[in-house]
Amino acid sequence: MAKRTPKAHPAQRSGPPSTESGASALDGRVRRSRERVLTTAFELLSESGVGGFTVDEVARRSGVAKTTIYRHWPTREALVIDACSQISAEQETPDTGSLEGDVTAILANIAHLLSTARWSSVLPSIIDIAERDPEFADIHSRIQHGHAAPLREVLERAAGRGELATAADRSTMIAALLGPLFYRRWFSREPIDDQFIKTIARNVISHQLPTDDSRPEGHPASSAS
Amino acid sequence: MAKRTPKAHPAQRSGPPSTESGASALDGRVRRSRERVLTTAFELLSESGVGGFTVDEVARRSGVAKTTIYRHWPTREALVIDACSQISAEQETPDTGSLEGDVTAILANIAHLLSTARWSSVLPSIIDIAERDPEFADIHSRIQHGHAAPLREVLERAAGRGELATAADRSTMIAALLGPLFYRRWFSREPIDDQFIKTIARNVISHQLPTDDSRPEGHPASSAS
DNA sequence: TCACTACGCTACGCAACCGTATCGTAGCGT
DNA sequence: ACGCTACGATACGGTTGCGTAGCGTAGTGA
Repeated sequence: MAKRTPKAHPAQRSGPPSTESGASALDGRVRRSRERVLTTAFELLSESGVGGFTVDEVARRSGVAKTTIYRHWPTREALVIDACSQISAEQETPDTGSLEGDVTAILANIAHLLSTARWSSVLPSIIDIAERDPEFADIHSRIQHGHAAPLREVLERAAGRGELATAADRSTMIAALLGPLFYRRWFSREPIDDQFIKTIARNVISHQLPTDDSRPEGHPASSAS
Repeated sequence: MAKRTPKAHPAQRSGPPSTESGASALDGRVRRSRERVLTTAFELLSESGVGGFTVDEVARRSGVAKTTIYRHWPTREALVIDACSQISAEQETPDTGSLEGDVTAILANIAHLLSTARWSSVLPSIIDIAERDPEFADIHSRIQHGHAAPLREVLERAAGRGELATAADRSTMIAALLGPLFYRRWFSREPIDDQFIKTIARNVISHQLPTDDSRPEGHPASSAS
C-alpha cells in the first residue's frame, strides 16, 4: 500500500528509455516533484483538514506548478488519498515479557502519536468523510487496523501463555484500551499522562473479564430498551 | 443557549407595532421560516457533514428562499452553528439505586444515540472543525459536557453512598466508560450491543481502581520516549 | 379594510477552486 | 552535444457557493 501514486496517467507511463529495471528507474525530477508535493500536501492536510485542502494551495507552498501536480495525480481526491495513506504507518509490536508491559508500551506509543499534532488533527477529517465516502472508509479502516493490530497480537500472545482468560472478547478489550485514549484526545481534550495509561491498562488487564458469557442476566437495573 | 438566532439584523429588529410583549410576539411567518430552515439545516448537516453544508441547498430543500434565510442569519456559519446547537440536548440522569444500574442505563442511552444516525454522523465534522475553530470548539465542548455530566453525577452519588473508592479519578473513569463506546462507533465501526455495555460498565466499576497512586513504578517496559 | 412587513423570485457580482491547454525552458540520459 | 521529457508560467473555461439588490406578492395585525 506504500505506492499508490499514478494509475495510467500521462506522466512516466510512456517508455522508460530501454532498460526495464522496473520501479526505481525514475527520472530524478519526477521523484523530487512527487516528494515535495506529497510532503506539502500532508502538511497542509494536517493544518486545514481535508476540507481546507486545495491543489492550488499545495502548488503555491510546494513551489511545484499546479500543472505538474496534475501530471502525477489525476484529481484532487487522488492526491488527498495518497497523502492520507502516509498516516497508516504500521506500529511495531513490543515484547517486554509481561502482558501489562506490552500493553502499556503500546498505549504509551499511541499516546505519543496523539499528542504529536500532525496526523492526529487530520484523523477527524478522515473519519468525517469516511462516514459518507467508502474510499475514505477504507483508508480509515486501514489506519484503525494499524492501531489495533499490535494490541491484538500482544493479547494473543498472552493468551498463549495462559495470562489471559481465552474466552475474553479481544475486540472488547481493544475497545476498552484504545477508546479512552482517543476519547481524551478528541472528546474531552484532556492530556494523556502515564498515570492515565497505567490505570487504563491495569484496569482492563487485571480485571480479566472472566468469561461473562455464562451470565446472561445479573442485575435487574439495566433497562436496555 | 437555546436561542442564538439573529443578532442585530434587518429582520424583526424594527419596531414590533406597539406592545412590548418581548420575545413571543413574533410574526407567525417568521417562526415558520426559522423552524423550517433550522430543521432542514440540521437534516442536511447530518447527511453531508459541515463540509457539504450549503445555504443554497438548505434553501432548495426547505422551500425557504435564500434571501429569507439571509434575513435571519447573517452568514452561513451562523446558520451552521445554530443548527449544531440543537445537538447539545442534555441527557437526563437516571436513578436506579445501584451504581451499575445507573451507569448501564446511561451507556445504553448513549449507545442508542450513537446508532440513531442523526447527529452521530455530524459529530466528526464538528470535531474536525473544532480542531481549528474556537467557536466550534465551544460547541463541541458543550456537547461533550452534556455526555459526561450524567455519568459524573451518578459517580458522585455513588461516592456519597460509599459505593466508590473516592480516590478514584472521576475523569479517568468517565473516559474509561465513554471512550469504548465512541471507539466502536467511529473507529472500529463495530456494533454496540448490551453485552458490550455491560462488560465495559462492570469492568470499570467493579475494578474500583483502589487508589493506585501509591505505586508509581511497576514494570520497566514502558519505553515512553 | 388598510398599512406594514416578511416572503419568494430572479438576477447579479464576486471569489475560489477544479482541471486543461499551450508554449518555452531546463534537466536528464546517452 | 543532442534528443527526450518533465517542468514552470500563464491563461482559460466551467462550476459552485457566498452574500446582496430590486421588485412584486401574500400574510398579518389593527
